[in-house]
Amino acid sequence: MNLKSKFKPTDAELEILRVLWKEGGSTVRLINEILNAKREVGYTTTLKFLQIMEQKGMVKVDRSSRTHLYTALIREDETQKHLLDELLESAFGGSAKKLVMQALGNNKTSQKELEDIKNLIKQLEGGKQ
Amino acid sequence: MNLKSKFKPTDAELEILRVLWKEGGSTVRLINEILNAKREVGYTTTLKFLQIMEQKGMVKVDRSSRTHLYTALIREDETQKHLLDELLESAFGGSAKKLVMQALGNNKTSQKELEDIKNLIKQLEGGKQ
DNA sequence: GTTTAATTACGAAGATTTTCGTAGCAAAAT
DNA sequence: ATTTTGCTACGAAAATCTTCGTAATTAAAC
Repeated sequence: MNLKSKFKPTDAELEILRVLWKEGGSTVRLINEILNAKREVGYTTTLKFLQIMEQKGMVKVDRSSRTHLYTALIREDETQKHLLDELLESAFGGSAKKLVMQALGNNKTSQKELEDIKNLIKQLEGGKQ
Repeated sequence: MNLKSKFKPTDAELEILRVLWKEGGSTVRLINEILNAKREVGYTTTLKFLQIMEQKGMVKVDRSSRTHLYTALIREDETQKHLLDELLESAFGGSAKKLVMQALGNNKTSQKELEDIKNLIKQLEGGKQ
Protein backbone atom coordinates (compact mmCIF):
# COMPACT_ATOMS: atom_id res chain seq x y z
CA MET A 1 0.00 0.00 0.00
CA ASN A 2 1.34 3.41 -0.80
CA LEU A 3 2.79 5.69 1.83
CA LYS A 4 0.52 8.62 1.14
CA SER A 5 -2.66 6.85 2.13
CA LYS A 6 -1.11 5.65 5.36
CA PHE A 7 -1.41 9.12 6.82
CA LYS A 8 -4.59 10.03 5.04
CA PRO A 9 -7.29 8.03 6.78
CA THR A 10 -10.80 8.24 5.43
CA ASP A 11 -13.56 9.40 7.77
CA ALA A 12 -14.44 5.91 8.88
CA GLU A 13 -10.81 5.01 9.40
CA LEU A 14 -10.25 8.14 11.43
CA GLU A 15 -13.14 7.27 13.70
CA ILE A 16 -11.49 3.97 14.44
CA LEU A 17 -8.05 5.47 14.88
CA ARG A 18 -9.42 7.83 17.48
CA VAL A 19 -10.65 4.87 19.48
CA LEU A 20 -7.29 3.16 19.22
CA TRP A 21 -5.39 6.28 20.21
CA LYS A 22 -7.58 6.67 23.26
CA GLU A 23 -7.88 3.05 24.30
CA GLY A 24 -4.64 1.55 23.07
CA GLY A 25 -4.70 -2.05 21.81
CA SER A 26 -8.34 -3.09 21.44
CA THR A 27 -10.48 -5.91 20.21
CA VAL A 28 -12.86 -5.51 17.31
CA ARG A 29 -15.75 -5.93 19.69
CA LEU A 30 -14.66 -3.11 21.96
CA ILE A 31 -13.98 -0.78 19.06
CA ASN A 32 -17.33 -1.57 17.53
CA GLU A 33 -19.15 -0.96 20.79
CA ILE A 34 -17.53 2.41 21.23
CA LEU A 35 -18.38 3.38 17.67
CA ASN A 36 -21.96 2.32 18.26
CA ALA A 37 -22.28 4.84 21.04
CA LYS A 38 -22.19 7.47 18.28
CA ARG A 39 -23.88 5.73 15.38
CA GLU A 40 -24.98 2.29 14.29
CA VAL A 41 -22.23 0.27 12.65
CA GLY A 42 -22.25 -3.45 11.96
CA TYR A 43 -19.62 -5.58 13.63
CA THR A 44 -18.27 -6.94 10.37
CA THR A 45 -18.09 -3.43 8.98
CA THR A 46 -15.72 -2.45 11.75
CA LEU A 47 -13.75 -5.65 11.28
CA LYS A 48 -13.44 -5.04 7.57
CA PHE A 49 -12.10 -1.56 8.14
CA LEU A 50 -9.52 -2.83 10.55
CA GLN A 51 -8.39 -5.38 7.99
CA ILE A 52 -8.11 -2.69 5.33
CA MET A 53 -6.24 -0.48 7.75
CA GLU A 54 -3.79 -3.26 8.41
CA GLN A 55 -3.13 -3.52 4.67
CA LYS A 56 -2.45 0.17 4.57
CA GLY A 57 -0.05 -0.06 7.47
CA MET A 58 -2.16 2.08 9.79
CA VAL A 59 -2.59 -0.57 12.43
CA LYS A 60 -0.94 -3.78 13.47
CA VAL A 61 -2.63 -6.95 14.68
CA ASP A 62 -1.68 -9.35 17.38
CA ARG A 63 -3.10 -12.72 16.34
CA SER A 64 -1.65 -14.76 19.16
CA SER A 65 -5.05 -15.09 20.74
CA ARG A 66 -8.12 -16.01 18.77
CA THR A 67 -9.56 -12.64 19.58
CA HIS A 68 -7.23 -10.33 17.69
CA LEU A 69 -5.83 -7.20 19.23
CA TYR A 70 -5.48 -4.11 17.06
CA THR A 71 -3.08 -1.25 17.75
CA ALA A 72 -2.49 2.00 15.88
CA LEU A 73 0.76 2.24 13.97
CA ILE A 74 0.49 5.88 13.03
CA ARG A 75 0.70 8.58 15.65
CA GLU A 76 -2.14 10.87 16.51
CA ASP A 77 -0.18 14.12 16.25
CA GLU A 78 1.42 13.06 12.99
CA THR A 79 -1.93 12.21 11.46
CA GLN A 80 -3.44 15.43 12.68
CA LYS A 81 -0.60 17.33 11.11
CA HIS A 82 -1.07 15.61 7.77
CA LEU A 83 -4.79 16.25 7.69
CA LEU A 84 -4.35 19.82 8.82
CA ASP A 85 -1.67 20.55 6.24
CA GLU A 86 -3.94 19.19 3.60
CA LEU A 87 -6.81 21.39 4.64
CA LEU A 88 -4.45 24.32 4.96
CA GLU A 89 -3.46 23.94 1.33
CA SER A 90 -6.75 22.91 -0.18
CA ALA A 91 -9.06 25.34 1.60
CA PHE A 92 -6.91 28.14 3.00
CA GLY A 93 -4.36 28.48 0.22
CA GLY A 94 -1.59 27.82 2.71
CA SER A 95 -2.31 30.73 5.04
CA ALA A 96 -1.99 29.41 8.57
CA LYS A 97 -3.05 32.78 9.87
CA LYS A 98 -6.43 32.60 8.18
CA LEU A 99 -6.90 29.10 9.43
CA VAL A 100 -5.98 29.90 13.00
CA MET A 101 -8.14 32.97 13.13
CA GLN A 102 -11.04 31.02 11.74
CA ALA A 103 -10.46 28.32 14.36
CA LEU A 104 -10.34 30.74 17.25
CA GLY A 105 -12.95 33.05 15.82
CA ASN A 106 -16.33 31.66 16.63
CA ASN A 107 -14.99 29.23 19.14
CA LYS A 108 -15.23 28.97 22.83
CA THR A 109 -11.58 28.42 23.47
CA SER A 110 -10.90 28.84 27.17
CA GLN A 111 -8.86 31.54 28.81
CA LYS A 112 -6.16 29.09 29.74
CA GLU A 113 -5.97 27.65 26.27
CA LEU A 114 -5.59 31.10 24.78
CA GLU A 115 -2.81 31.68 27.27
CA ASP A 116 -1.07 28.52 26.07
CA ILE A 117 -1.33 29.66 22.50
CA LYS A 118 0.09 33.05 23.37
CA ASN A 119 3.02 31.35 25.00
CA LEU A 120 3.63 29.27 21.93
CA ILE A 121 3.60 32.38 19.80
CA LYS A 122 6.05 34.09 22.15
CA GLN A 123 8.30 31.09 21.77
CA LEU A 124 8.03 31.18 18.00
CA GLU A 125 8.80 34.88 17.92
CA GLY A 126 11.77 34.34 20.17
CA GLY A 127 13.20 31.79 17.83
CA LYS A 128 12.89 34.12 14.89
CA GLN A 129 14.91 37.01 16.15
CA MET B 1 -29.82 18.15 -2.89
CA ASN B 2 -29.31 18.14 0.82
CA LEU B 3 -28.05 21.13 2.74
CA LYS B 4 -25.17 19.35 4.36
CA SER B 5 -23.34 18.63 1.15
CA LYS B 6 -23.69 22.20 0.00
CA PHE B 7 -20.99 23.29 2.41
CA LYS B 8 -18.98 20.13 2.20
CA PRO B 9 -17.32 20.27 -1.20
CA THR B 10 -15.25 17.32 -2.31
CA ASP B 11 -11.61 17.88 -3.21
CA ALA B 12 -12.34 18.43 -6.87
CA GLU B 13 -15.22 20.76 -6.08
CA LEU B 14 -13.08 22.76 -3.69
CA GLU B 15 -10.44 23.21 -6.36
CA ILE B 16 -13.07 24.75 -8.59
CA LEU B 17 -14.57 26.86 -5.84
CA ARG B 18 -11.16 28.34 -5.15
CA VAL B 19 -10.96 29.47 -8.74
CA LEU B 20 -14.44 30.99 -8.57
CA TRP B 21 -13.71 32.78 -5.31
CA LYS B 22 -10.58 34.27 -6.81
CA GLU B 23 -11.82 35.08 -10.29
CA GLY B 24 -15.49 35.70 -9.73
CA GLY B 25 -17.92 34.63 -12.46
CA SER B 26 -16.02 32.48 -14.93
CA THR B 27 -16.50 30.38 -18.00
CA VAL B 28 -15.85 26.66 -18.03
CA ARG B 29 -12.92 27.24 -20.33
CA LEU B 30 -11.22 29.70 -18.02
CA ILE B 31 -11.75 27.52 -14.99
CA ASN B 32 -10.44 24.50 -16.82
CA GLU B 33 -7.36 26.36 -18.00
CA ILE B 34 -6.54 27.51 -14.51
CA LEU B 35 -6.97 24.02 -13.16
CA ASN B 36 -4.69 22.71 -15.87
CA ALA B 37 -1.89 24.87 -14.60
CA LYS B 38 -1.75 22.51 -11.62
CA ARG B 39 -2.74 19.18 -13.13
CA GLU B 40 -4.26 17.75 -16.26
CA VAL B 41 -8.05 17.77 -16.27
CA GLY B 42 -10.32 17.24 -19.23
CA TYR B 43 -12.63 20.04 -20.26
CA THR B 44 -15.75 17.95 -19.94
CA THR B 45 -14.62 16.81 -16.51
CA THR B 46 -14.61 20.37 -15.30
CA LEU B 47 -17.92 21.03 -16.97
CA LYS B 48 -19.47 17.98 -15.34
CA PHE B 49 -18.33 19.10 -11.92
CA LEU B 50 -19.82 22.52 -12.43
CA GLN B 51 -23.12 20.93 -13.40
CA ILE B 52 -23.07 18.76 -10.30
CA MET B 53 -22.18 21.74 -8.18
CA GLU B 54 -25.14 23.60 -9.57
CA GLN B 55 -27.39 20.73 -8.51
CA LYS B 56 -25.94 20.94 -5.04
CA GLY B 57 -26.54 24.65 -4.88
CA MET B 58 -22.88 25.55 -4.65
CA VAL B 59 -22.81 27.63 -7.80
CA LYS B 60 -25.25 29.43 -10.03
CA VAL B 61 -25.18 29.64 -13.80
CA ASP B 62 -25.95 32.49 -16.08
CA ARG B 63 -27.19 30.93 -19.32
CA SER B 64 -28.06 34.13 -21.11
CA SER B 65 -25.09 33.76 -23.39
CA ARG B 66 -24.20 30.50 -25.05
CA THR B 67 -21.01 30.42 -23.09
CA HIS B 68 -22.31 29.94 -19.59
CA LEU B 69 -20.99 31.93 -16.66
CA TYR B 70 -20.56 30.18 -13.35
CA THR B 71 -20.47 31.95 -9.99
CA ALA B 72 -19.98 30.60 -6.48
CA LEU B 73 -23.07 30.62 -4.27
CA ILE B 74 -21.34 29.65 -1.06
CA ARG B 75 -18.91 31.97 0.63
CA GLU B 76 -15.24 31.22 1.03
CA ASP B 77 -15.05 31.94 4.75
CA GLU B 78 -18.22 30.00 5.45
CA THR B 79 -16.94 26.99 3.60
CA GLN B 80 -13.59 27.20 5.32
CA LYS B 81 -15.36 27.30 8.64
CA HIS B 82 -17.42 24.22 7.86
CA LEU B 83 -14.43 22.23 6.72
CA LEU B 84 -12.38 23.36 9.66
CA ASP B 85 -15.09 22.54 12.17
CA GLU B 86 -15.37 19.13 10.67
CA LEU B 87 -11.66 18.49 10.96
CA LEU B 88 -11.70 19.95 14.46
CA GLU B 89 -14.26 17.38 15.52
CA SER B 90 -13.10 14.40 13.53
CA ALA B 91 -9.38 14.67 14.10
CA PHE B 92 -8.84 16.93 17.10
CA GLY B 93 -11.74 15.91 19.30
CA GLY B 94 -12.96 19.48 19.35
CA SER B 95 -9.84 21.04 20.86
CA ALA B 96 -9.16 24.23 18.95
CA LYS B 97 -6.04 24.71 21.01
CA LYS B 98 -4.47 21.51 19.77
CA LEU B 99 -5.40 22.39 16.24
CA VAL B 100 -4.03 25.90 16.41
CA MET B 101 -0.80 24.82 18.01
CA GLN B 102 -0.37 22.16 15.39
CA ALA B 103 -1.00 24.72 12.67
CA LEU B 104 1.49 27.19 14.03
CA GLY B 105 3.93 24.55 15.18
CA ASN B 106 6.00 23.50 12.21
CA ASN B 107 4.92 26.38 10.11
CA LYS B 108 6.70 29.41 8.88
CA THR B 109 4.04 31.86 9.87
CA SER B 110 5.46 35.33 9.56
CA GLN B 111 6.17 37.75 12.37
CA LYS B 112 3.36 40.00 11.26
CA GLU B 113 0.87 37.20 11.05
CA LEU B 114 1.73 36.05 14.54
CA GLU B 115 1.19 39.62 15.65
CA ASP B 116 -2.26 39.58 14.07
CA ILE B 117 -3.13 36.39 15.85
CA LYS B 118 -1.96 37.79 19.17
CA ASN B 119 -4.20 40.77 18.64
CA LEU B 120 -7.15 38.52 17.94
CA ILE B 121 -6.45 36.64 21.14
CA LYS B 122 -6.21 39.87 23.08
CA GLN B 123 -9.58 40.81 21.67
CA LEU B 124 -11.07 37.46 22.60
CA GLU B 125 -9.72 37.70 26.13
CA GLY B 126 -11.08 41.18 26.45
CA GLY B 127 -14.54 40.00 25.57
CA LYS B 128 -14.41 37.28 28.14
CA GLN B 129 -13.69 39.32 31.23
C1' DG C 1 -24.57 28.04 -47.08
C1' DT C 2 -21.07 24.57 -45.77
C1' DT C 3 -17.49 23.42 -43.11
C1' DT C 4 -15.11 24.00 -38.88
C1' DA C 5 -14.69 24.92 -34.16
C1' DA C 6 -16.51 25.53 -29.58
C1' DT C 7 -19.94 24.57 -26.16
C1' DT C 8 -23.25 21.97 -23.44
C1' DA C 9 -25.83 17.65 -22.19
C1' DC C 10 -25.66 13.20 -20.77
C1' DG C 11 -24.54 8.60 -19.79
C1' DA C 12 -21.52 5.66 -18.19
C1' DA C 13 -17.01 3.60 -16.85
C1' DG C 14 -13.49 3.51 -13.19
C1' DA C 15 -11.98 4.38 -8.63
C1' DT C 16 -12.65 4.75 -3.91
C1' DT C 17 -15.24 4.32 0.28
C1' DT C 18 -18.68 2.28 3.09
C1' DT C 19 -21.43 -1.42 4.39
C1' DC C 20 -22.81 -5.99 5.22
C1' DG C 21 -24.02 -11.02 4.40
C1' DT C 22 -22.45 -15.55 4.47
C1' DA C 23 -19.33 -19.14 5.29
C1' DG C 24 -16.06 -21.43 7.91
C1' DC C 25 -13.80 -22.18 12.28
C1' DA C 26 -12.85 -22.30 17.10
C1' DA C 27 -14.28 -22.09 21.68
C1' DA C 28 -17.69 -22.40 25.28
C1' DA C 29 -21.85 -24.18 27.19
C1' DT C 30 -24.87 -27.78 27.81
C1' DA D 1 -20.43 -35.02 21.87
C1' DT D 2 -23.53 -31.74 20.20
C1' DT D 3 -25.27 -27.40 20.15
C1' DT D 4 -24.66 -22.72 20.59
C1' DT D 5 -22.05 -18.69 20.48
C1' DG D 6 -18.39 -15.67 18.94
C1' DC D 7 -14.79 -14.59 15.87
C1' DT D 8 -12.38 -13.93 11.36
C1' DA D 9 -12.17 -14.17 6.25
C1' DC D 10 -13.88 -12.86 2.13
C1' DG D 11 -16.59 -11.33 -1.57
C1' DA D 12 -19.52 -8.31 -3.19
C1' DA D 13 -23.26 -4.79 -3.19
C1' DA D 14 -24.24 0.13 -2.49
C1' DA D 15 -22.87 4.75 -2.37
C1' DT D 16 -20.02 8.37 -3.61
C1' DC D 17 -16.51 10.65 -6.31
C1' DT D 18 -13.79 11.28 -10.47
C1' DT D 19 -13.15 11.11 -15.20
C1' DC D 20 -14.19 11.18 -19.87
C1' DG D 21 -16.35 9.91 -24.53
C1' DT D 22 -19.92 10.88 -27.64
C1' DA D 23 -23.75 13.26 -29.43
C1' DA D 24 -26.25 17.33 -30.21
C1' DT D 25 -26.31 22.13 -30.84
C1' DT D 26 -24.80 26.65 -31.79
C1' DA D 27 -21.70 30.05 -33.44
C1' DA D 28 -17.85 31.43 -36.35
C1' DA D 29 -15.06 31.18 -40.39
C1' DC D 30 -14.68 30.52 -44.90
